[in-house]
Amino acid sequence: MAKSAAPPPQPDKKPRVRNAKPKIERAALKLFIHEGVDAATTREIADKAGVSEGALYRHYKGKDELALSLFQATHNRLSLLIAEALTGNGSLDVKVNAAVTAYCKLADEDFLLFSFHLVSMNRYLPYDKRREDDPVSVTEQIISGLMAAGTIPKGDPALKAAMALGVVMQAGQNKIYNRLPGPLLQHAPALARAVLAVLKSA
Amino acid sequence: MAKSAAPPPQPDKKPRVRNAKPKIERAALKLFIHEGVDAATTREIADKAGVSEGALYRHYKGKDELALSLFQATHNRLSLLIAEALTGNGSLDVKVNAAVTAYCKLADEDFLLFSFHLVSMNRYLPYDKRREDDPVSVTEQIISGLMAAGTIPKGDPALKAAMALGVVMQAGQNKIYNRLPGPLLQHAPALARAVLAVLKSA
DNA sequence: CTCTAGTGAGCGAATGATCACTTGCAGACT
DNA sequence: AGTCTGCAAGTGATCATTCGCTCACTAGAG
Repeated sequence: MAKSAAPPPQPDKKPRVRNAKPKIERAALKLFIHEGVDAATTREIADKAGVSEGALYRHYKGKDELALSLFQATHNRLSLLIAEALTGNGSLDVKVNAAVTAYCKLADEDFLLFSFHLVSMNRYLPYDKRREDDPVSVTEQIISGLMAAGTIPKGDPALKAAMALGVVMQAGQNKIYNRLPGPLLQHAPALARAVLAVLKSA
Repeated sequence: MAKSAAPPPQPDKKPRVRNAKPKIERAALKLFIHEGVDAATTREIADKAGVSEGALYRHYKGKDELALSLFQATHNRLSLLIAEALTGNGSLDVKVNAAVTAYCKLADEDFLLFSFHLVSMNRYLPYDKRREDDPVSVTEQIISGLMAAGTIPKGDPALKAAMALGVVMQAGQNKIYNRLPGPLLQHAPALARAVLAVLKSA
């Protein structure tokens, strides 16, 4: 039906968007995960966010900084959670359960942010080589300690860390591919048992 | 300074390149791995291969087809190796050792090709969802069989498959990052023990 | 001579980023 | 209360650049 009344000079001025930053971040996450950071264009991100392209540059220096910032949001939090769960003096079983549970909760809490972290490890982890507090190095150091203390069989700490992390990370990947239904947390006990089995394997 | 001598008509004619295809493939692999498929440009690939850009299109329809072809070279071979190692009727220990060893040998045999496969699983695996013979589905089916036969504890086959594959794949990732020195094959026994521990974990 | 395979300048399209302009809230002043 | 004003935030047309790809040409092996 036609517009019944003559429109005033500005009949329906599109209201300016408020709070563009979180909209941009959610849209960017979805596109980064499903197309990759390079393939996702700033225009696509802005469109999906319902925001102008320029708004992105009001909050980030550029697309790369946006992506890196989203990655590090999870990465820094994860380092803290892992270190927190694994240090202190409980039994190994309790610690591993705590670490795996914390990881699963982080994933379920904001699955988009978590997914982006997991699928873009390859891109951003190499930048992280010098840090001592990234999740991989933290795990490796703790495993070294366990080997030295005789809690687990001796061996290459880097290999053990890779295998133990692989158990959990690959489960996360499969959840992203929809091969695992439901929250990741429900698999935490099985994951923890598997990690312990790896750690204790000769 | 000006050119002192008049250049002769063809002072040193650059000889035309022979066998461009393998040169392109090796150059592309290196760039795809270290920059990503999207970030690597056809010009970079041609330069690194010491070949003209047009040569790429003599052998591949485009950059994407080149990348997919390199991925599938490993992917198809891997499906065969895994299925071959895990079917038949030996003990579980023997089968897992065979599969892990085959994987490590494949990696060591052409580490560039292997690395590209591992780092680009995220990009190309989703295209593979319908196939029954991809490594992930093959593993999952075999685990289902083992659970049904009571050889390993019952549980979610998708989760078990993810965890078992994660052990091996994450070790491969760490080798790419140079966290694991030497050939991957030397870690095959430890990897197989860890995979078995995961499979048998309650 | 023929035909395969390599060449590289150049094209159209797409992209990341810019910037002059606009909006509208917050807080100051009357 | 009214209104003035400074400023953080959003807009989108526009720009320079880069990219994947094409194609007319040709070296050179058989």
